[in-house]
Amino acid sequence: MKTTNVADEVLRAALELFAAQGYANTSVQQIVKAAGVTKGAMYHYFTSKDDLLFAIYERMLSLQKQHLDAIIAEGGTAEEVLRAVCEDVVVTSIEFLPEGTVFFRSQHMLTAERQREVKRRRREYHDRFAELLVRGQAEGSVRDDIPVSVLIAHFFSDVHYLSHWYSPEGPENETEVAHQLTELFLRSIRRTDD
Amino acid sequence: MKTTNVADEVLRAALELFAAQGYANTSVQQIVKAAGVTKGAMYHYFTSKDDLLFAIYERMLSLQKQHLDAIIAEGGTAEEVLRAVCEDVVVTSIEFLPEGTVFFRSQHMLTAERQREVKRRRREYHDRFAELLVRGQAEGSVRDDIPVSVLIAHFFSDVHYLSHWYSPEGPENETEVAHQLTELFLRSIRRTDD
DNA sequence: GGTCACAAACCGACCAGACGGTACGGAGGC
DNA sequence: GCCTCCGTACCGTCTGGTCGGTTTGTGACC
Repeated sequence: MKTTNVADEVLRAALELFAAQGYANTSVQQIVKAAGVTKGAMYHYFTSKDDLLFAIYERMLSLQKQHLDAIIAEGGTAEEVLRAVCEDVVVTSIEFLPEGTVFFRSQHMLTAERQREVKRRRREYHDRFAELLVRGQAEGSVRDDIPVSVLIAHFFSDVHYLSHWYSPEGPENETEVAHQLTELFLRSIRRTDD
Repeated sequence: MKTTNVADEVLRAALELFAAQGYANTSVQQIVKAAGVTKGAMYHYFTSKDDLLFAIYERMLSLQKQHLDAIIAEGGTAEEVLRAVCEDVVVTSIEFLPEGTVFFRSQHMLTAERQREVKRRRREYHDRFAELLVRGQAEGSVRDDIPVSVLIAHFFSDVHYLSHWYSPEGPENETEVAHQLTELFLRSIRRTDD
């Protein structure tokens, strides 16, 4: 299958350029040149520049949801599942750091319709995560003096911010950071009997 | 002074449009039209479109630094100062939510030189905050089993993420959210003797 | 296995228009 | 008469996207 090669190569180049210099500062000329294909070939597989961005989002969203579902399916107490989810999402986010950079930076460059689609998909993830927190509250391991919506934001903020500070050349590797951020998050949301 | 009126009106309109539809999707024409001035007037006060963005950043950076310095100057234990800083920065960030949206979303649209300037200024803020954490460790109130750089990232992530989820129409007002996020952050970094 | 028809894949010159920025001139104070 | 402030018309450039045409792959039929 040569067809996938062209499309894949274009996506790879687009991701790299979007992450390095932003969506708006990257022309399709640059992308096709970096991918080693022509404009005609690209527009044979993608309907627009915006379509490239959405394809990157699509991959990321599917991956995240897939991981979350798999971990929840393994079962366990809410606290155990929360820990596993948290560690996994940090490691995964570091592994896909360029995707994350583009994802969080360029969402507003999508068409309104596709922004809605992305929001819907992320909402699914949110809701599953919220269920976990509520279950944790019922089990007595998660504090209930702070709204769940705030706890969720507190969690996603760490994930979101990774692409702004984490460097593979830094002192900590991804597993260490995952443990540390998970520890910080779980400690903050744990119920204590004061 | 009419001169400030024109410049201020342009900045106000630019901020509103950048926050609503992004820097790249906003044309100079739109800005001057929304500000009720002409292009000639705008280019009399600003050298480029990029200059508008930087002016917004400049205001934000000055404000943040000024608040931080004032709070540190009041004195107190590291934990007390950290609490005050944390609550203030959340309230301030909510108060300047459009600025924050633009700030975190469009940094990569600045020229390389100005990006460096912004980085330098934020580094100043980072360093002051790091000093507080180190002092907290020395005083025994802040845990030292997790690198300070990770604690800092954990803090800034919440601030950063506010513009992605907080809505003035939501159930919580800014003071409540500030208390809640501060509580979560301080709990997570507090030293415990386990 | 040669030929032919047809579709999918691909090429690259070209376009319409939008954009940031400029040139130049006038108005009005000092 | 000069300088700041500002209006307007205009320009060069660059961009996303298109379109007619060519190449390549595929399968059917003799």
